[in-house]
Order: sequence, then C-alpha cells, then structure tokens
Amino acid sequence: MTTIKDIAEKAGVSIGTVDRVIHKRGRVSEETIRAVEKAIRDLNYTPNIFARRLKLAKPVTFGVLMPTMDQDSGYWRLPAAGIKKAKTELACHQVDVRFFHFDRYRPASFSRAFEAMLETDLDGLLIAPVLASLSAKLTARIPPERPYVFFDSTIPGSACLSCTIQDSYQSGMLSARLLNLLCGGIGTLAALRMAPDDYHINERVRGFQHYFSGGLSSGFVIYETDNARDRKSLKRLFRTIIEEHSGLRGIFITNAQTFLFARFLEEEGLAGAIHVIGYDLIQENIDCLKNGSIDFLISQQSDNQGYQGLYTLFRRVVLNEAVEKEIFMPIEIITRENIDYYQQQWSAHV
Amino acid sequence: MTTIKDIAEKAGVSIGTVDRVIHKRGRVSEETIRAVEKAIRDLNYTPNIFARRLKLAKPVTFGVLMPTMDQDSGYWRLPAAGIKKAKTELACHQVDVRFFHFDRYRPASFSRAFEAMLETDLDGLLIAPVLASLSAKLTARIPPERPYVFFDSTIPGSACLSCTIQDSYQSGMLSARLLNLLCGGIGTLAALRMAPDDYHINERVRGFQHYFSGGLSSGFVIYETDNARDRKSLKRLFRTIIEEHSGLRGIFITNAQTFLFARFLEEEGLAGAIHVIGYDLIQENIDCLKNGSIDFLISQQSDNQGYQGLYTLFRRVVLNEAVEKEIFMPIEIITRENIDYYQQQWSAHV
DNA sequence: GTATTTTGCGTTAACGTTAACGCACCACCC
DNA sequence: GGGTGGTGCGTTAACGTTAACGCAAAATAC
Repeated sequence: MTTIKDIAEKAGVSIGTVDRVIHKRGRVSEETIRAVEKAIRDLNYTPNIFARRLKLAKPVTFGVLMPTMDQDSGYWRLPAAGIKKAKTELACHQVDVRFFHFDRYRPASFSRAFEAMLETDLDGLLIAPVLASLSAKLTARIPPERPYVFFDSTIPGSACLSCTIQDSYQSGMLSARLLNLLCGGIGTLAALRMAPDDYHINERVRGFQHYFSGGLSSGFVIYETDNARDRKSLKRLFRTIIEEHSGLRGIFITNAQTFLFARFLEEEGLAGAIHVIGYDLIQENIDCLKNGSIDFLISQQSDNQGYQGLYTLFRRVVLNEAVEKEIFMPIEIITRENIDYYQQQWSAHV
Repeated sequence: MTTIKDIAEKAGVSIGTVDRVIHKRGRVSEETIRAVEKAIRDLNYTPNIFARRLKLAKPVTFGVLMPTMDQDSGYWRLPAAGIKKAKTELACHQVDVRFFHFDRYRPASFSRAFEAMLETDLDGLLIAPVLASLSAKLTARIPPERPYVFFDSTIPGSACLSCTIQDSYQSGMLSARLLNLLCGGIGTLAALRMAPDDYHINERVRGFQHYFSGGLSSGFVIYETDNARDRKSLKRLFRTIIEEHSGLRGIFITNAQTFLFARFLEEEGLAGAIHVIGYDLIQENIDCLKNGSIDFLISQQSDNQGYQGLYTLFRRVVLNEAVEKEIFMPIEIITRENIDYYQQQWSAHV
C-alpha cells in the first residue's frame, strides 16, 4: 500500500506538503501541486481510512424528524427499526442519534418539532417530509452548511444531500396486475385511497388505474377517505364498499392499514372471497398475510430506508465521502410463502 | 470513548498489561487479570477498530472456487458480480481475491481446481459446493486452521465458517401458487427438473409438488432432463412436452435456463398461452420477463450470496469478528414491473 | 551456594494521517 | 533600513492499539 510518505518521496517534498495538496489547504506552489498530483496518480494512492479515522475521530450527533411511532398503525416503527440498527452499528464511530417526533396530522406539531431540531446543535438531519408544502418551507431554513437527508418520501428540487425514492406509481401497477390475477379477471375491483393528500398514496392509485386503462378487466371503483384514524367510520366505509358492490372480488388498500380491511372481512366471513393487496410489513399485516386474509403485501423496505438514510449521513459527514443523491428502493412482493425471510434482518431492532 | 489507557489507569497497571489481558497473551497474574477485566466492564470499553486496523494492517488473499462463468447459461456471473463488488469495496483493506474455476459437469476438473486452491497460500476460501459428495470429501482435507465459507449451496454437517441458505422447497411452493394463479386453476401444469441430481432443483420440485398435494389444481406433470447443455435435445424435449399435453397452461422451469423455454414458446407463437415461471436474474431471463414470455422469476439473490460470502470471510479473518453460521436469503418475486429496481445494485460488476 | 529459567510487569516504537507550529525567504511600505 | 505581511515549505506531536523488548524478582536447577 502506498502512503503519503511514498508520495512525498516521489515528489521530492515533505508529507506536510502532500497533505496540503490532498486537502487543498493552500500554501503550495502550482509547480509542487502538479508534482504531488502526478505522484498520487502514478503510485495509485488511496488514503488509509483507518489512520484517517483514528486521527479525526470526534463524536457526531444526527437528528431524526419523523412522526410518533404509533401513528399510521405503527408504520413508523419500521423506519425507526432501521435507524436504530444503523445507530447500533455506528456506535463504534461515536455516532449518536436524537429523535424529534411529531403528530403528522397536526401541522403545528410538525413545525414545533422542526424548530426544536433546528435549535439543537446537530451534525446532520434525517427527515421524513410527510407534510410536503410545510416541509419545503421549513427545510429552506436549514443552514446551508448543515446536511440533511430525506427518507420515506422527498421534496423535488430541495437541496437535500440524498433521498430514498420509492416508485409508488409502478408499485400501484404491480398491485393491479396481482389483484387482477387473483380475481381471474372477473368481478369488480376496488381501490381505497387512504389519505388523499399523500403523494405516495396518490401515485399508487394512479399506477393502479393506469394498469386497467387498456380495459383489461371488468370494472373497478375507487373510494377514498381522509379519516383513516377513526376506526368506527372506517368500518362504516368498509361496509358501504361491500354493500355497494356485491360482485366485489378484490380490493387494493393503499397504506399500512390493510389489516383493518382484512380483519373486517374475517369478521364478516368474507376472507378469501374478496382478495386483498396492501402495503407495508407491520406486524398486523403480516399476521393477516399468514392467516390468508391478505393475499399480497407490497414492501418498499421502510426499515431499510431509515437504515440507508442514517448511513448516508454518516458517509458524508464522518467519512467525507461522496454519496448518491437518490437511493432507489425495490418494490418487494411479499406472500405467506416468503415473508419469513424478510422479517429477520430488522426484527431485532423494533 | 474509553481507551486502554483509561483501563490501565483505573486498574493501576500499564497499557501493556491491559493488552496482554485483552488478548490473553499470558504473563499476567490472576489478580491483575481480574482487576483489568473489572475495569473493562466498569468503563464499558470497546476497542477502537481504527487504531487496531491501522496497527495490524496486512494484505490477505481469499480463494474462490466456482464453476466457469459461462456454465448454466451464465448463471455463475451473478455470484461472481457480487464477489467482485465486495472485492472492490474491500480493496482498501488490502483484500485480494483469486478465482479457481472448474467445469461443473466434470468431477475431475472440480478435484483439480480444489487441489490447486489447497496448494495456494490463501487466508480463506469461498466455495460453491456444487458436487455435493465430492465437495464433502475434499473439504475434509482443508487444514482446520484455514477458514472456508460456502455459497450457492451447502454441505450439512461440514465445518464451514458460514454458509448461505436458500429455502428452495419454499420457493417451489411459492412458484406453484403463482403458476396456479396465472392459470386460473384450469388446464395442465408442468414442472421441468433440469438437473435431477442437484439438491436445490430437487427441493424446488418437491415444494412445487407439495403445494398441489391437497389437490388444489387440475393435473400436473413432471419432466426431467440431465442433458440441459445440449440445446437441440432440450428443444426436442420442449416439443414433446407441449405435444403430450395440449391442455398445458403453465410450466415451472427449475433453473436459470428458463429463457430457453420462453424463447421456444415465442418461436412457436405460444408466448402468453402457456405461462412460465423460472429462476434467476440472468440477462436472457430478464429480457423474456420484459417482453412477457416469462411471467415471474424467482431470485434468491445469487449476486448477494457471493457478496455476503466474501464479506463474511473478511469479517472473520481480518476484523476477527464472530460471524453468523447461516445466512438466510430471501425468496424474491420478480416481475416486469419491479425488475428495474433489482438490477441496478450489482450490474456495475458483471 | 551460584546459575538458569520463569513470571509479571512497564516501556517504547511503530502503523498512516492530520494540522498546528515555525522558519526562511521575498515583497512591499513608510 | 526596519517593520509588516504573505508565501512555500518542513517538522512534529498527536490519535489508540499492538507486540517486541527489557528488566527486576521469584522459582527452579545443579
């Protein structure tokens, strides 16, 4: 392995000069810079990250802004598990994490949490920008030297270091295809848009609709509700859906609350008669998947999104590496046959 | 962060003694050992891996034993891509990799490659034990101090450091369910056992059969061939299959050669009329998936298996960490809708 | 009794990188 | 000509861990 000592020797300078060239700290003549850069290329030098980290080690703290864990039927426990796994792994690098939770159904709560985070001395921010327009306004106030990363969703055009991208439109198309398969192309299909102002959920429905735009199937209907937290009224909606469409063969639920419909079907003795496809590997959904009241779940690795997000901050802030601006998440199809192999890697960190 | 210096101070000894205790190098009195161990616990000491790696850095070379890349329709390029990705990432740790390829259809070739590898001075071995009984015999000859890891498959009861596990039986069941869905429960289904003496392929067929053991479907038939490399005779077999079963609606191909049947169907104008499910994300399969002549592909992350295998050796040999004895691979369902998000991460290393 | 080995411990020089410090030298200004 | 400021470089002390080395004192051998 070549070291800066080798570079210094080859270029006929001291290691101090080599370091100044590498880190562009100035106070080196043009001529010397060229000589050192040539030596670096010729000897194919790469810095020893261990020596670097040994020298530079200093504790960093990252802030995480996300809804409280119990919201959206516990969906937020998934990214939180990934974040905690990353935190555990990065503890040896003196990385610490502070959570700032908010109530995603109250903008004021979001603003308060954001302000609290901005006022804390943090080395990087990991943000779930669930309230899009408010997030855009508030992220603009982040000091330009403080790096931030989005997870779960993103704000187009923002100055974020990196973000995770889920192709929700495509996942909606995939869901449509699977649901159509399950129903054998006959009967009515339904889609339930759970939070009509959520970007991902709209994209999922758009993809779902597009699959059928060629007229592949018999009819389908779309319901929506922004009242997903009130389980009583949700149940009334469920009943309306099955009563208005006696020929209903399958339904597409667009968020983690899929299990609520599946359980409703169980209670009504309709499990299996109406096929269900939904989103996210929360425990309630997994249980329904295993007992057969949910046929397929789509996962976009919410846990991994949190994990990757924190690691991205680490790589940028601590290791000073270049990072990918966009991290694409796979669209995973989960069934009772393969679920066991998806659960294990994050389960230790719930 | 606490260092051995802190430990030494607290225990009233020198850092040399602390190091002797930590690494059990002897020459320390019982009493001192206890004092140091207590200090380590009290101060919650963890070694600084950067200082350690800086001090201990020395180049290591790992050997990889696997079939030549072009065998099995290029299947082996997948794990090779993962291994190369790991190699690139680990280059900064002075990890080098040497490949030992063999012809998996000639036991003598396997033995020769194995012997060549054993005679080389290597710090660890990564082995694809495709010829099970021969592998068992030869791995017994690996010196006990030399660590080895299996990928792609494993040999039960061997002294390997670690191995990747694919649940082939379960993936066969999943394939059966998907194929049954595609065909709407009518018509005849077929399974083609491509290499009857391969463990994984047998398990896949067993799982497939088991799914239908409850009598869920109309009939299904199982064909087999050990002549998968002769494309002419394979084509004759394909023709026999479709001629013997005019009501054939779907087929399950049990290895990476799925695209051969899909292309045959294309030539015969039967693409879409007979549904196809198969294995592995080789380029030919991906092309057929995209044009619709393959409906689903099952992936057990062959690329990731190679990647994980090399990383496991690295963690054990270089970082001296404890490693998982078994690494379970997910059973991934790939369709034309989600394939794009599975290709990217390894594609740079083919 | 002296000679030799063993035990128990402290000291020290690396490993490669970083950045503070200092020292010559030159340019410029009153 | 003396002072000030800047430029271009070399030197050096860390960072935490490791293991070779050395040195007393105790144990064993003859």
